[in-house]
Amino acid sequence: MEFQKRIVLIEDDQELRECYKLMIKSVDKYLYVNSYDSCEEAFSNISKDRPDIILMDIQLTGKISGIEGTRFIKSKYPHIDVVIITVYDDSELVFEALRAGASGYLTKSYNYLELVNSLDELARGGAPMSSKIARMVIHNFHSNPNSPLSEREKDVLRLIAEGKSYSQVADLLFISKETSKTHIKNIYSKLQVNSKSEAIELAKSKRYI
Amino acid sequence: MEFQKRIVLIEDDQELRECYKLMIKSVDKYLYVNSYDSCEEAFSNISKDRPDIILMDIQLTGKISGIEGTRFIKSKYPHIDVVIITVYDDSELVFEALRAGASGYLTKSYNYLELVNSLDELARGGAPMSSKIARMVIHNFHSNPNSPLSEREKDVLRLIAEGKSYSQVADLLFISKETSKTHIKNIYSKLQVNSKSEAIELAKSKRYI
DNA sequence: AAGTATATACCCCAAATTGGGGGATAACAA
DNA sequence: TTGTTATCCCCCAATTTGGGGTATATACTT
Repeated sequence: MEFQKRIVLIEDDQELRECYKLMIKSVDKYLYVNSYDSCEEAFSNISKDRPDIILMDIQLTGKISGIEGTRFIKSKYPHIDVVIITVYDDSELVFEALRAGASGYLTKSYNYLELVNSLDELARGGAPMSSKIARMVIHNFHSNPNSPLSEREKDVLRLIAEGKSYSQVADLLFISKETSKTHIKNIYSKLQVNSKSEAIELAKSKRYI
Repeated sequence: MEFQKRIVLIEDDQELRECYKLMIKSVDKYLYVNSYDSCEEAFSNISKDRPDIILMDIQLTGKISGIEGTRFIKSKYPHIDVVIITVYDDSELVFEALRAGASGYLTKSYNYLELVNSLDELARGGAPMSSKIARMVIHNFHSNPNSPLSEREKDVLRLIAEGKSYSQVADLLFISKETSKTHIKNIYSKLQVNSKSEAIELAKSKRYI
């Protein structure tokens, strides 16, 4: 049937693969096409398989990780939706996967309804995520309320983090270049660093800005 | 009942307010506390109302916008979950609201199940979002496939955008300082800019990196 | 009243960075 | 063969950076 969404699985756990296969096969609007142990195998069959959706494990035994695989797929076939399935919910992994182009991020589950709902949400143009992942993604936008920096210092550091120079910061905040320098000196001493990039790195990792 | 989540509404549409009020009142685990036309009013009663959740309209008639209101609430009462309800899904508004500290973002609907599901998801530690919003948030992580920059140039520019200097970029990419300079010169000529901050601004706005 | 934090501004100085100019090699693709 | 990419080198002037000071005014806390 033409309207069916073609699904390919990249997952090296035999049991989970069978499980997903059965779930997908039981729904008319999705077509189970194939499954592979590794990205390498999947990629060599991609033109034949013509998937609309790839369900991708993030930790694979092959040489190419799920994240690298996602990056590759999205660069060559941007129309394919990649949904990550994983047991890990380490924040850096999640964000890397999303940056690599993943359209959704599910924690592994053998629950039939959950998977089908996620595929439906994808079809509606959504981005299926488990609750915990959604929270992490949203948290990524929030800033830390315990920042040692004053509001003005945050203003300055945000601009520095955008690549602005002392004088550009000064112009944008309507203060003198010397004042922006003073702010930066104070930021450095509060954060115990002594360069722009260290300050940005620390402030970003602790979400001070 | 002590386990009930206390909900306050900030919404200036009379009809929608009544509608939400009824929906919340019909579920035992949520307690409708109060509703207000404006952030100003809501804030002056916040100590009395002690909300766990605030449903906040984003376009309000009062002087304080929903986004400013969210920022204020999260700075004073970080434990309160703010969920935005809106008809707008302009991407900048969404991201601003999330950065301001919103825990969820719903497009207005009079659908009972949708609202209750969202509140439940919030209680489970999730971040309720309508499909379209989830897609936008995820898209925010993706990079533009039509970037004129080569992969290596993107690597360089990403590091520059993190505040790294020419020499730091060189060290991190195991190339000489001169090479990183050459890459940057090429980036500038491709993007038609002639400074770090212009390059970062353009590349970010077009999601080249 | 004294102390602390914040925001503003100025001075000096040496070292590093930046942006622009040039040229070069090698690999690979169209 | 021309174009793109990735790598490296030299030169140079202007700007930026980071560190050292000092100073004033406001505001909040104790």
